[in-house]
Amino acid sequence: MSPQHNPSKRPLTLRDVSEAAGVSEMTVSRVLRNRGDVSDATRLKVTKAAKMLGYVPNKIAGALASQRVNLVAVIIPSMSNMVFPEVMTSISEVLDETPLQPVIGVTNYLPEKEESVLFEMLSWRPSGVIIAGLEHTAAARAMMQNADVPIVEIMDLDGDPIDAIVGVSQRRAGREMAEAIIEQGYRKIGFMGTNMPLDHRARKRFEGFTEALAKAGIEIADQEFYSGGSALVKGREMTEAILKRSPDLDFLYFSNDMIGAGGLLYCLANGIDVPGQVGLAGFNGVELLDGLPKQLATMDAERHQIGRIAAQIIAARANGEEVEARIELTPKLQFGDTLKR
Amino acid sequence: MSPQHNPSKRPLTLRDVSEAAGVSEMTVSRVLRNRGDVSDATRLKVTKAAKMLGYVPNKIAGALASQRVNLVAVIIPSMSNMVFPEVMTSISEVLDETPLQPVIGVTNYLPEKEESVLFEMLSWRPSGVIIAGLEHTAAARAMMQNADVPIVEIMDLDGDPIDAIVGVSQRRAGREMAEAIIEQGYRKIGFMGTNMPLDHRARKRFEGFTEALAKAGIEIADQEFYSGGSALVKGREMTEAILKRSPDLDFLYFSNDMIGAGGLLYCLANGIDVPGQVGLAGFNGVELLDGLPKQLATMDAERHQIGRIAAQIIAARANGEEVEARIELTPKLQFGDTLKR
DNA sequence: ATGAAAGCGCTAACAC
DNA sequence: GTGTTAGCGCTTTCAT
Repeated sequence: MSPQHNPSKRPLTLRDVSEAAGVSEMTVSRVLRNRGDVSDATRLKVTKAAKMLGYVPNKIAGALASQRVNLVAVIIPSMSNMVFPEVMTSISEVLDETPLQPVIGVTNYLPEKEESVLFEMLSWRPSGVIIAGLEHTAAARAMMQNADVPIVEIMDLDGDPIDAIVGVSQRRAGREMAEAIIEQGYRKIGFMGTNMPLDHRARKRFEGFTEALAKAGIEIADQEFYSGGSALVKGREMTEAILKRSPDLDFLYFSNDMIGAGGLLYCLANGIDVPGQVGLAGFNGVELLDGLPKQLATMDAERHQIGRIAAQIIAARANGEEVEARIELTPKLQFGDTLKR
Repeated sequence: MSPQHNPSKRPLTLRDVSEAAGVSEMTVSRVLRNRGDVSDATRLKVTKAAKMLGYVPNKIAGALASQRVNLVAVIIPSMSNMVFPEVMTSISEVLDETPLQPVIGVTNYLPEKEESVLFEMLSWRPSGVIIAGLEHTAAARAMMQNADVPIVEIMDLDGDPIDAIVGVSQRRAGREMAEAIIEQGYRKIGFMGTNMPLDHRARKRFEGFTEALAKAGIEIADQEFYSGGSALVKGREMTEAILKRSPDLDFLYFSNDMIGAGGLLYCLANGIDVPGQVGLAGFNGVELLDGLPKQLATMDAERHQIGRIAAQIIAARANGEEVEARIELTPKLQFGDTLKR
């Protein structure tokens, strides 16, 4: 039976269903939540009445009464960077198997925005929080500490977690990339990245990278930073600029795959031998780029795993289970076609 | 002053703040919401107490009491298709200027999932709904009709809206692309697209496209469909397959830019003259692809405008303003470098 | 400028 | 198996 148009425009309540079905509100509530024993006869009466009226329960009232909210706050810096939609997809997949529902907040990499988004979300008393990164304002940390819900910080691993944490060590990722590059004999290394002091993960990768170079007695030979605009275009432009300025570079490390792809396309278009004359590498392992003329060397940031595990931790905790609080994932180096081996 | 760790783990209530500040709960409530007249002295006392305790208001109780919820439900088919994160970004930008907050639900292109997500979201009594597409289950339509909140259907324009609608006519987009292609003298036209019967917008573009071809006495000469996997790779593979099978094709129309880019890369790698020997076009105008060796011809789906306007409609309605209910945007043809002119 | 009382629409806990 | 009662933590309304 298809629901009728509600003429009164007054939102329907349990009471309306209760009257239509001729049973108490409590019984209606039980039927609608599949709780407790209800005879098949009443169950049928109630579901029929509810459907006929087009009743939509009021979760606000339900949540207030039961002190239970099936929402999980997910706080990410951006939607434009494909990495985060991908993490979201994995989180959704896992939560789809549970009664939990993700609610997304976006911070634009701004700590104060993060703080306000967090405040807003915590005021809905969610069953858990998944938040990108380890750097938060003092107030944000305090809120999460006091909230008494599972908090999972994701993506990064270098720092002090509030509660649970799942991610890859960004420093280590940078370090391992540097080591691989050195091992292949590259020595004159250029770096390109975002000009975002607030992207802590990019910063840590860079630090790990230079640190490992230093250990081998090597310094970054040249660098370029960008902000805004199409990453592919910026990658091209920066690569052109850096190679014109420092034609003797034999390797270019890009802080993300999109600018790396731009650099790769520039090299190919200009007859530069990759990886013979110049080697290239990015970071993230975005699937989006499979299918380029050459496969860019990169490091998989394991974001699907991260999303999945973070969601599992929240789900487990919501069921009162104890779970390990620190999950370190290992970023895997992919040589692709742009890094000799 | 930095908030203290809450030792009791009992969530703080207005009452706690009220006691700490030595004023009534009502006064605390007024201060925290900036409503009504409160003396500067009490205001200070209250804000101080609230901050010291680390009080986070309970919006659930607030919403129940005030019958007002500042959430806007946004329902989209997918996060993997960059189009939707982009729409989201624009929606967020606009809502950031208001007290409203977007809440995202993902349907994976499944009508039943859409129905359940919608039900879930409506049960939180949001201030508005933004939902992609015009095709919904009967129950979903009924829910939206009865919900008595502004509903904005976005992206598409070909069909019967429930309430407000903002988008581009997908049929027209397909038609206009076909007309442009014919006008440039192309006659042997191949089509490539997703194998998704539930992607109604792709389907309508295809219908518009073939319809316009038919009017010129032309039929699709060959076609390929794909599902899943990296769109760039699929674009390459399909292009290779279709050109091997039908080497006399002089134009390839791709139902989205990503597979179009794959096709473009294939042609370039195989010495096919674009757009001389074969012309190419996609759909969406994704910025992501600026920076390819050649700019793919495409049609901007205006998704930033769509997101912005949809959010503005919700915001206006939430303020009790009347606003126009049907906004048709015009997809703009971009010739790029892959369509003769 | 501040406070007291009533109640938003549900569910927990207990009765029958 | 079903009903009754008492709140959940706020805001609305009205009083002072």
